[in-house]
Amino acid sequence: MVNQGFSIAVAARRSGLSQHVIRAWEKRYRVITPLRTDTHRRLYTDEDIERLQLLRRATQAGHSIGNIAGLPPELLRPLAAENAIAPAAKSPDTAETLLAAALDAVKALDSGKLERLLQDGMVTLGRGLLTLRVIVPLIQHVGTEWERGNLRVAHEHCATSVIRTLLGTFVHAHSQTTNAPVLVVTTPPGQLHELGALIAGAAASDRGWRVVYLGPSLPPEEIAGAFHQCKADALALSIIYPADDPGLSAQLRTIRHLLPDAPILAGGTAAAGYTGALSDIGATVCNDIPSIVRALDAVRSSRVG
Amino acid sequence: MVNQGFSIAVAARRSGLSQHVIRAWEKRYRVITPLRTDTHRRLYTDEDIERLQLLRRATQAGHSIGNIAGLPPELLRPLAAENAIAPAAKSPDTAETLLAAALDAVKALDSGKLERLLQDGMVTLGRGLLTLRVIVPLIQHVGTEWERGNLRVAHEHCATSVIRTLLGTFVHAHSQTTNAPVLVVTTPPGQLHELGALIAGAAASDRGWRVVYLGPSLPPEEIAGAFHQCKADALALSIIYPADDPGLSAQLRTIRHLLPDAPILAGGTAAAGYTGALSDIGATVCNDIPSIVRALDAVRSSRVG
DNA sequence: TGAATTCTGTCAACACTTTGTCTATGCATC
DNA sequence: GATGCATAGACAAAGTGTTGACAGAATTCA
Repeated sequence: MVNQGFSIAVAARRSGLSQHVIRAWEKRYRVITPLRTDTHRRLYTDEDIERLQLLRRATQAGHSIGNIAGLPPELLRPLAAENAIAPAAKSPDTAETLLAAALDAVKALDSGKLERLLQDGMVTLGRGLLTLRVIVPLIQHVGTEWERGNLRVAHEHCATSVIRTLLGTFVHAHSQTTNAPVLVVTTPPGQLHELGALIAGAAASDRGWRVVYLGPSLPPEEIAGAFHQCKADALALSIIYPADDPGLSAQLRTIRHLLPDAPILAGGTAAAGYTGALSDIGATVCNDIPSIVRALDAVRSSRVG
Repeated sequence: MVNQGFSIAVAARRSGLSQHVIRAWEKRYRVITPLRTDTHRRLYTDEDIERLQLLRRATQAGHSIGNIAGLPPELLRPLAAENAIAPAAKSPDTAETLLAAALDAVKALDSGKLERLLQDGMVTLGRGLLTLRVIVPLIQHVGTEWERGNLRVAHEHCATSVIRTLLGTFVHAHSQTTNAPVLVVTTPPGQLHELGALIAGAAASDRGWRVVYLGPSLPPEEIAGAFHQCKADALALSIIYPADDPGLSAQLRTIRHLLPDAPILAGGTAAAGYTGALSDIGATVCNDIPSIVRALDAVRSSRVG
């Protein structure tokens, strides 16, 4: 991919470093030597920016820049990945300010700004933390503010659509391994809210699953058909609203009937309203992202072959 | 050979740049050298205007005009299509083969592959062509195949969700210009399909509009409230299914009542079912993307200030 | 252990570049 | 004559590069 190069401002924004730091690292450690324009302006390629990102994560994981500055990307990558395991102490501050800014954007109906904020947050926090500390709280905040009458339906719609897009990009963001387990993600009929399903799909993708995302409100026969066609290893259902659909329990039992042996994960704020049916069909109820991850790991480790 | 060309006013409107900027770019970077009339007036061809569009998009993707001004279109296109994270380039596909491959991916319920195919297509074709030649036909194909019973609901859901995500990334892909006109995009109550609205939003964003996307099925009061809060210049409504909602005509009239002066664009396959109400409220009916663009240009050029 | 040194992020100042926008004047078009 | 376009010049705001410096933290050394 031919690339003419980005300014230091873009490099800073995309890598999560300040311009100061980028220049200092260049001068002191020759971290990178960007091309220059005729007038001495730095021009960064995508690879440069990725390298800066890796270096930032590695330093955040505790490595000193002086020691790792010269490392090639393939050695840098594992160091940077350590950060994903140990939750950074830095996150509360940035996450909270980001959340506040995002809420302001929602109130202003500024979907473009909201999207930019969340994109930036993805650089600083990473997908996982952003979802956990910003996106999920944002959804909740918007929901409660809406119930209190402080926000209108339009604001909720605005926020939902931006988050929908962002989460959608998470679901297939990871290159799949050849032998990855397959997870079918959807919501039962009548469940129109898909954000929970997308979060589950993103988490599964993050854990190395191949995710087949089928959107909201899918009939049992369709779910079963898709499950079989994909030779899926598990099924994830999100149940958010309504919490008292009398037909839903029957639908859940139908799903189980059609898929007698499939591991079923059920999550969402309204899952508690259907505990009877869910325990009947032997579904694993997940109330948060970590429990989803645990359930996925359990399924994978018990997988035959 | 007719030597017809477009005036700088047309070029400005169609490219989303101001006349000042076009002249400045020409003078400073020789971005283009339009033909002239006998009396020195600039005459722009379609290719010129497309080039200006590409340059505008590329600059808004973070590249500085000074660096990319001399690039040929084939190098410019990928820069303009940037903003998405997945690079993963493959052999360049024509729209037709890409469409066929996408359909296969849908049939195989391989949402990951579908997403990758469309991402690649974005690099080779650019956003506009991808939408026109691949995404819209794909939606139509999936729809007809579904009606014929060759595809199941699950396949349709799968395709829709991937397309939903991709189109969502288009809507705010261009950071707005300072004085950009504002378009509110949504669908009337009961209209749950949002793909048409997203396409309209993407087209508007591509034309330099600031888009406030509010998702599907929004009540008239909410639409009006959002319109006022955003100080919007126009409203776009997508009407796809159902085509015979008796209440929808009344809803449309309510919208007009609440927004007496707002330019309203209406589009979607089912818009024909409500021609009465739509002409009553003085909405501009758009049946395809070019007509949307024309309507947007008309609103913009008639805008006060 | 305590002091010196190094490491590292941050900042300020100043000059220069980039870029969008604007004004003034004259010609062209209708 | 009103409006639109062309040219030239100018301007201001934002962005950038370089140098040099400073302070807290980590490390080393006496």
